[in-house]
Amino acid sequence: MDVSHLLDELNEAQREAVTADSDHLLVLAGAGSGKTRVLIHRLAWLIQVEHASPLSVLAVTFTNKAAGEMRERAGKLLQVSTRPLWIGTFHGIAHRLLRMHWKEAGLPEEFQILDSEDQQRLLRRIIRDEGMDEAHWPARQAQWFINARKDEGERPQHIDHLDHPATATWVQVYRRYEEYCKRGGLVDFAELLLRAHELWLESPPLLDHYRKRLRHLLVDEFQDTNAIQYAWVRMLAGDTGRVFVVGDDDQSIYGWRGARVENVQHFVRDFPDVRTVRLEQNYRSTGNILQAANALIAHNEARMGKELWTAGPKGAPIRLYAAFNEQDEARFVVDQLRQWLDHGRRADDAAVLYRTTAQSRLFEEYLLRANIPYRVYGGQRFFERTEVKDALAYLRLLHNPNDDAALERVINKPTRAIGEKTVSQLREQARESGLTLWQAAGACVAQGTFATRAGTAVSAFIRLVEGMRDRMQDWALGNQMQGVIDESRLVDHYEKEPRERMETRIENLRELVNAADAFILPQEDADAGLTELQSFLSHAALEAGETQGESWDDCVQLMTMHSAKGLEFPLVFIAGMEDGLFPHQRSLEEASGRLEEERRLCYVGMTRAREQLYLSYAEIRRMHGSENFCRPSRFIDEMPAGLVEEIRPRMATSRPYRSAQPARQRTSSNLTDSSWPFKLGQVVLHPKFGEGTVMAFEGSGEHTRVHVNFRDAGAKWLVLAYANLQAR
DNA sequence: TCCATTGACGTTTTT
DNA sequence: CGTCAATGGA
Repeated sequence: MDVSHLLDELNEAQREAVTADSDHLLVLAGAGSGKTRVLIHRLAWLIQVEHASPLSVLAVTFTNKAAGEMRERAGKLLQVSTRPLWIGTFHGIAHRLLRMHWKEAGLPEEFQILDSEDQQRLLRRIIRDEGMDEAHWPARQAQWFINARKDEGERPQHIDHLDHPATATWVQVYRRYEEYCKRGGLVDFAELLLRAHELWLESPPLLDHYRKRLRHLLVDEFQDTNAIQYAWVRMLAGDTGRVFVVGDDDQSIYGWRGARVENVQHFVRDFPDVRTVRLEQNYRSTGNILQAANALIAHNEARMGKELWTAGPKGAPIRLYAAFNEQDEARFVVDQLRQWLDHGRRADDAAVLYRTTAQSRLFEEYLLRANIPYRVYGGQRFFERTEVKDALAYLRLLHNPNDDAALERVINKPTRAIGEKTVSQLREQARESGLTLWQAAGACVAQGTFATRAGTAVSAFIRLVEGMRDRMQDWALGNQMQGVIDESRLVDHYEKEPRERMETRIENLRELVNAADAFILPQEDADAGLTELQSFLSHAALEAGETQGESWDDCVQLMTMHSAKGLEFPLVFIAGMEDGLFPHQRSLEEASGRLEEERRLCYVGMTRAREQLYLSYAEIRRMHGSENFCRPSRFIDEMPAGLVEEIRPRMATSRPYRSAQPARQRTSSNLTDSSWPFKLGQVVLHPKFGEGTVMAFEGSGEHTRVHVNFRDAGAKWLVLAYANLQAR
């Protein structure tokens, strides 16, 4: 068979990985080394050359985006339908297994997925019900505790907590939470994985079946797997499965949410005869960028070891801008972006990366002012919006009225005279008799527990839900969605909000109906026995949708370095390179390992850049309302000085708190212009505003404008010709 | 029941 | 400083 299409475009290491005949393979794939390509070509190799059945292949990723991309690229390469292939996220595949084997997994057929917001609400509820002080026992922390335990594969009974009163309390909450979930048929994200693992643990025939069927396992981003995911893969592989994992220990940035880099080392230890292939040739960045990134990451100790190289040019040096403050930093970045655009380059080829989400604000402000289109990654997703979740909650009630999370969300939305008092009576009743809220509502009405008014209101609500359910049973999904929105009179609830807010909400509800209308039951969900409604609800939870619905043509990309993983841009800015911000203070204070993860994050950020990388830091940053003097990030010092060019002359005034550092090469190349009478950083005197520092120039000749940061009057743009500035 | 003021808090995020 | 959630008065 002609296999040239699978191998032609690959380098030697990639080829070795794709064609390896060993059972288990670890591919250590550096940033930009063609990791996804290798995974997909391997998949195609298994099917086309080794004649593995498509039904015997399972490929797992972490995000829906990666899974979708993999399926698409596999389809192109294979030129056949990818339908029989199991390609999906860990959660998606676990979900599918649980749907198919709900009985064996001990779940009700109509179980629902609890997203993290629902989970937190439910936990807050439980903590209150237990009479605990929410200030001491925040729901957020309970959520963290429970998810972390589940990620480790632990149920309450597995947790040793006798010595720790706090742990004992959280275990108690964990227990109560499990009861609630069981009664309502609710499954949170971590539970999907844990249950899927337990399913095999407890049903050997089932495990055996899947072991025989899924002989070929491929795992992407292996360094991000947590304990339960690793255990799951190991169990499925057994002694017969062949496991091909791709990852990069240097890009492990999710330790804080349970990911275990050690799994990469454990893989070599736990599986027999693992062949390790390193992909070190980089096809993305310039030599300078790679060299600096290599030097940086070399400061980490526990590494598998890898050094990126490129056959391409060295490229421009990395540029470092020492901003006066965070305003100056934003101004600088936006100025550079302006120049980039003026040179005819695309806006969406440029990205501004930062450590914390809060940093986006200033960049947005300056970009807005400069009229440069931008997109901020992250933030609320479509299926996470309040109005969307409200409408879905009604739909969930039709499907399963025992869904306490859904009921509690909408029982008084819009207000129908079921206030806090009535609801807490319901909860009380439910707790005493071990019922769901829906069952308790029925019981209370029957027993006449409520005052007449509340009783009427509650039974009206019951009739509303039952009525909708009976009538809409056979409707098409889109009609059900619309029907639920109409009959619940949900829109009434938003009418009191500001007009603009209300309009977006209504618009989103319309979009939700469209989404329901357009929804087609995927074959694999049908195979797993899901109804259209079940499938739609699961999709809403498992794939919360794009961050925003609008189109994103040609915008500058703003995002955290975490969200940037996997992406690449010709022009990259990493802002806020200051000790305390990046690496973050919290990781400096915390136990060992955290700093190394921050360094990996920096490595990830740097290796996003194809052509040009800018780093910047502010000498003074306003944070939490007060001014902080900042020390440049230690990561800057860890890059070879010769590769980093400081592009701003040092200011005339002394820099506070600037630690002694090796002198760096300094030039002022593109920032000097003979038409500028002042130097950047020079202190000048204005007749009205007083003393200030020159921060930037713009334009030339008569139109030259100068940006001066005045000591008392703040930063201002002035037309040089009229400003009447004096040098000091 | 609703809005407005007050107060606490302040990494990173997918499923 | 800015955000979000909780509280309390009307």
